[in-house]
Amino acid sequence: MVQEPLEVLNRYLTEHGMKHTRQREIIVEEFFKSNKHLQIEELLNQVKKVEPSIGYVTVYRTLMLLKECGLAHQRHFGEGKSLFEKAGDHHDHMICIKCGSIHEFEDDRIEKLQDQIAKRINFKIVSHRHEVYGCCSRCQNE
Amino acid sequence: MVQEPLEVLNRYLTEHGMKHTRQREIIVEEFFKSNKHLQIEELLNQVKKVEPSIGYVTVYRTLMLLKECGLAHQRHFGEGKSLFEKAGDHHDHMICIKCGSIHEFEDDRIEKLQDQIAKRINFKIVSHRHEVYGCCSRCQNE
DNA sequence: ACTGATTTGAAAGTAGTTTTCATTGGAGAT
DNA sequence: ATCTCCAATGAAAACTACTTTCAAATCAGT
Ligand SMILES: [Mn+2]
Ligand SMILES: [Mn+2]
Ligand SMILES: [Zn+2]
Ligand SMILES: [Zn+2]
Repeated sequence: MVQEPLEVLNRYLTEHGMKHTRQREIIVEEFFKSNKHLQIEELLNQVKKVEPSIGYVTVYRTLMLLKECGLAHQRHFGEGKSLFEKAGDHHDHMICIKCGSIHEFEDDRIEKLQDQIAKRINFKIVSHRHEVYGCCSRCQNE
Repeated sequence: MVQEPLEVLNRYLTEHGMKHTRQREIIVEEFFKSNKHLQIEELLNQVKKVEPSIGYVTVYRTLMLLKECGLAHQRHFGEGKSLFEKAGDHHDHMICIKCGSIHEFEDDRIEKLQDQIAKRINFKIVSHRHEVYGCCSRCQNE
């Protein structure tokens, strides 16, 4: 049975002597409401619609917290701002260099080949990033 | 027949009304002398042994120049400083998160699978990065 | 050597975080 | 309900890794 994100977070908070706050509640709710890859500032804008006094730093810190308890992933596509997405099944990304759209993919055959190569040099894989940059279907027709 | 890096560079310089300078000569020579993935500051240190008056910015600009003429690649592993390596056959990387050592690999089967996935969504690939992070053989025994 | 554009190096500027610190606020104890 | 204390917050400052600016120095064609 899968744990609800909020349960995981609440357990993490109590186990670490951390507090429940209105800000965290709003930020986490807005984050999980969206299904996109979000910049900190994008999430901040969402959050400010609910509570305008919340600042960038609190959103930033809450995302770090979600990362720490494994509920979010931080991605660094290209060279600009990083993006956050909720954790879920593993996948990699194809990123359109024209419009920025992101297409997720996953392929067990690639992951297996990757494991084989690692095993050959006795390398213990902890994580990987496989990012493909190019031009999406929509951006090719214009 | 393969072009010598220096020929390629010199042609690029004259074709773009750029000049041949002692600094560029030293920096390029030191860069191609090494076979590693180098930080700007590492290359700067090498260069300063030959000519201490050369500054960071000139090394930086020369590396940008080498990138522009396709003689070097810039890599962004992890989140820190970027690394530069001379251009050559395409390959991807396994990076040890303990000691920082880098193992290059290439696998046509992975590249083919990647092409297939792209074709399926009509995505035109321009470039990709496939980086595997983990623990190298040496760092596991200690 | 003269000339005019290019290069150089120090310093300043930028982007995207990340840390600091004074103040506010949550929650268990009284 | 109030106390108390430690954690959380937000504004501002600091930080990192570049990137640009600008005045002085260099290069290379007359
Ligand atoms: Mn994703
Ligand atoms: Mn390499
Ligand atoms: Zn696109
Ligand atoms: Zn290692």
